[in-house]
Amino acid sequence: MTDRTTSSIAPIVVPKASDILASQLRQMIVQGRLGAGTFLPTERSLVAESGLSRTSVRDALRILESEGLISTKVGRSGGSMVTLPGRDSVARSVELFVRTHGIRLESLLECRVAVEPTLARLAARNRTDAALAEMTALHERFIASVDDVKSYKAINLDWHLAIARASGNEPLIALMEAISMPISDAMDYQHVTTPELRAIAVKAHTVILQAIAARDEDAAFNRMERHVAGYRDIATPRNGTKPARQG
Amino acid sequence: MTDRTTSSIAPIVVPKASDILASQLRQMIVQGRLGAGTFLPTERSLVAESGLSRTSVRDALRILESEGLISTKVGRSGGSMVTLPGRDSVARSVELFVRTHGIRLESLLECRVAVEPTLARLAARNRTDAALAEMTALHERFIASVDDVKSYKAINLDWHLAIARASGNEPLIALMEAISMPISDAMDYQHVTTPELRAIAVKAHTVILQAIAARDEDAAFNRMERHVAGYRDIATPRNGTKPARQG
DNA sequence: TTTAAGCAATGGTCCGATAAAATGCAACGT
DNA sequence: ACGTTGCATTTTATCGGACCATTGCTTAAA
Repeated sequence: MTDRTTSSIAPIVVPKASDILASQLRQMIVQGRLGAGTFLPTERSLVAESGLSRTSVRDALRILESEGLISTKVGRSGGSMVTLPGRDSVARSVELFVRTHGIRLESLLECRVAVEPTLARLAARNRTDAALAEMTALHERFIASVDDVKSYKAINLDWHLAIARASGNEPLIALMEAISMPISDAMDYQHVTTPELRAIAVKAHTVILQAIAARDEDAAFNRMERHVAGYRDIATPRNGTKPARQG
Repeated sequence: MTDRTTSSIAPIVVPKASDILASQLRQMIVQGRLGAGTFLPTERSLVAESGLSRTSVRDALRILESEGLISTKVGRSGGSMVTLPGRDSVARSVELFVRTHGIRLESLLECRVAVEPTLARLAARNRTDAALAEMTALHERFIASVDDVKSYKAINLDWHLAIARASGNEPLIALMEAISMPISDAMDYQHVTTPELRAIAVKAHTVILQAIAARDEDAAFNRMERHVAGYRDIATPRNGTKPARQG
């Protein structure tokens, strides 16, 4: 190695053309300069404006599409319409994370215990009459389905999500929607839905719903906490603590 | 409108070729048949195997890349390597959601109040000595920076995230990392970092850290709850409840 | 042995063309 | 007047080929 003068040039990263275009469009969307429902220019227009090839333009659009920021349709008056990413987008991302990392059921249930009591409290605070009616209807179907495990589980899921949605807290709703499906899937491998536990769950739901109906925030919080903590302790019992009785 | 026989044909969706390929590859990854670190076939190999054009193959790879499932490098011995999506991937998704929907600071702080006490409890339970040392070091820098608002905020953020990481609960860590940055950004528009409040925060952090060091789960939970609930009440005071004193 | 030049493999980018889908419009028949 | 059908138009989807840029390996030269 001969001695050379060492220049102080930092490593230069060459971003991809499609990434640059995607970043610019993304920024315009999050800043609100491209509101939901408005259409991006056509691919060929973007080619003309950006000076890039159609390949790069399309790569950028694919990125935005998989981020849930646009939705592309073909045909006349088609194109790429701005569509704000919904909670399902967050849920997909979390689900990928959970599944690829093999997150244990224990962690997911701990997560739920952290979140759902607050959701119940906020639901008691913010619920509308329509939301209450929906929860009540689900609860009645829940009671009726106590003998059919399959629909029992589905309705149970829906009821918890209905409470979450009634809370009005979008980030927490998204988290709850994100972890509900993995929890439900993982629960299939456990046998935590005995007839006795199902009866207990029905009672727990009843008192929680009463608290939410009465707008009793503390009661909703506490009863929901006992409910989900009970599930956690049954599914993943910890050392030294007996599974608490649910209800 | 003349009467016709109504056929029971459901709407037919024509999936895109790239979506199909992306789904297949995604499934192979989440099922573990393509472990992290392994390489996908080269683009040209995928073209040969799938019978699709290189455009479609590349579209599929772009989708997987933006999902954080692969990372593509150019050059000889380059290609698309399987990389499991990290918490940053979830954080990006949540951040997009929060920013595009204009989620209010109130909701984010409520979210934090729901999550951080549990994180403190789990940190008290699961912390390693190394994690405690990191938190303590950050705390000392926190105390020293009480007069420099900029570094104060940065260190504050890091300290909270350090506690989250010490909890060992990956989903909750991801959520915390996801909402921390938006909260910090939104806080800039509020004036909630007066010198007095900073001094109070230092005291709060001190007692929380003591509880975590002593592995006192309940104390960690309660003190963290008072701390973050105090922030919430100061930043977004609700009707009828005075902002609680922090500490 | 060391260095530099050349080669090979791979993704990045570009171009042009055709296929497929969706919409609007006009012609047609009733 | 009405509804239906077919055609034209616009747009994305897909294809095929070519060349460029980057990277790592190999080989030849000093």
